[in-house]
Amino acid sequence: MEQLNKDVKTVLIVDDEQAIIDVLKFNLLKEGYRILEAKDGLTGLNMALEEKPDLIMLDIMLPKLDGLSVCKRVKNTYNIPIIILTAKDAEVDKIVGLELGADDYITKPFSVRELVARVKANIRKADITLNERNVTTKTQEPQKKENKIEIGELEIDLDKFEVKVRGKVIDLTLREFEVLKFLASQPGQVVTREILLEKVWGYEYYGDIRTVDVTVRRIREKIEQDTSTPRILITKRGVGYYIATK
Amino acid sequence: MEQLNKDVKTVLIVDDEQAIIDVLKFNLLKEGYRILEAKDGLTGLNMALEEKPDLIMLDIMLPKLDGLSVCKRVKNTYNIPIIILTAKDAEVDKIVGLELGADDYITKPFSVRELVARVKANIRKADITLNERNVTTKTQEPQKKENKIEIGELEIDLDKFEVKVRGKVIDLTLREFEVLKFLASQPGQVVTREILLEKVWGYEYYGDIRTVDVTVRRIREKIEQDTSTPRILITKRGVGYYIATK
DNA sequence: ACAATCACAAATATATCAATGATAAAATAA
DNA sequence: TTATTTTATCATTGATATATTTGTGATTGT
Repeated sequence: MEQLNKDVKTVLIVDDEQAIIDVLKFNLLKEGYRILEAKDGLTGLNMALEEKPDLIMLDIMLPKLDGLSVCKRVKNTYNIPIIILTAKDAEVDKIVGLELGADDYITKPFSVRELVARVKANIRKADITLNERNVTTKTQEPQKKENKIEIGELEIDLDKFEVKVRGKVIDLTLREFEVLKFLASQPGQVVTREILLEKVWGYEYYGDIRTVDVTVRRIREKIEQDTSTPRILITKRGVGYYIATK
Repeated sequence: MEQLNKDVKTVLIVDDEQAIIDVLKFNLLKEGYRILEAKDGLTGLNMALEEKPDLIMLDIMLPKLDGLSVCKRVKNTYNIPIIILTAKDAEVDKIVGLELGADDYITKPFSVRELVARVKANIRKADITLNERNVTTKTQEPQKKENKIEIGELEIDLDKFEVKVRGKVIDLTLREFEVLKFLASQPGQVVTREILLEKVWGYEYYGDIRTVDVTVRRIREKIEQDTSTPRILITKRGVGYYIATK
């Protein structure tokens, strides 16, 4: 019972916010991990290559060298499990699309409980399937092969970042696409502007709430036949917006 | 046993009503806490970041910067326990939906006893799981169960903010929806106009009690077959209203 | 080109009041 | 006592003024 796993696992945290590092560090130390930390991408990359930690927690937004590049280069050399930290839900798709071998994603603000669990899970998995590249699986849910959302005459191809209405390809900007996608991923569910701002613009965004309205209008101009009586992207007055089911 | 916790805990109260601050202050001082106070969101935020209190009591409706933004920004940097004060029950759902990491909610008017208990509990919890983000709402399982209330021929979809009667979708305004929802959440229970005003309109609302009647009427016009003999939303003369069971 | 913000108009919801209608309680007569 | 009428109370309804929310064009910044 006493000497179970004497080898201490090392976790490298790469984040430019000291507060985040502190929280992660405190909790992972408590769990018995050794912690390395870096505040920019370049330092992080070097540390990763030199120290070969058992897991890396990697923020996307980093000075000097962005998280995605770090991820790619590390995975290029070692198969160290990497958990990506990101502020925007919408960003996750982009990362997935890039297939750069991240093993897991956590969106801020995160629960530490969940995070610690994920760290453990990923280290365990790496131990078992040692050196086997479990790249595509991720810890994500059984990501459906079919990367498409279809609701009535609306069709969203998540891989191609392409939207079709009544068979016709619609050209949306990224922001517009993300809003539409978020709404369409839960048709019928009314979503407040606040939630949209948090999920699409990111939880660190504190801009004008009307920004959502304007973006919605632009989407409507492109997908609705009659802007004044929308049939797809509907307003729930006093609450927010939703995508009509059927 | 003797030297338990000598360090004095600090509580920051952010509320624009002096009366509320006074009550909270008095009672928490009595319990041995140090009190900081702010009357608007901006001051509150700055105080929180500078003083790092052990707990924050935060009103939603605030001048300059609303409570939700303050909550978000504070949690962004420190994991200080935050108790949200809100006047409307209906508002709690919205807050929960936002997942902004508040630790607890209390609806006004609150009992001082309960409030003090909650303050203690939250500070204690923070001490134990120091720095752990116990975001109760965040660890949400994917897709909770059907968010629906069904009573006889009445059907309320809480996600879609949609009401069906005899299978037909009824278009209610937000206020109407909230009243119906409140009544339907406890079918058969007679609810006074006063309680409805407090729970739906908010305890700070001092308008005409007849407002409830009018809202009820409008609901009836939409859901009852014969307005003059309601079968769903029933009047208990001299008391209030209730939803007929079955 | 895209995104954000602002200000104002338009649409819609809400509160309030006064009049009317319904019901229960009280008073009165049989 | 019981039945009938009166009175007081409470609820419903319609009309309307007020308030809020949303849509939209213009403007600016990136």
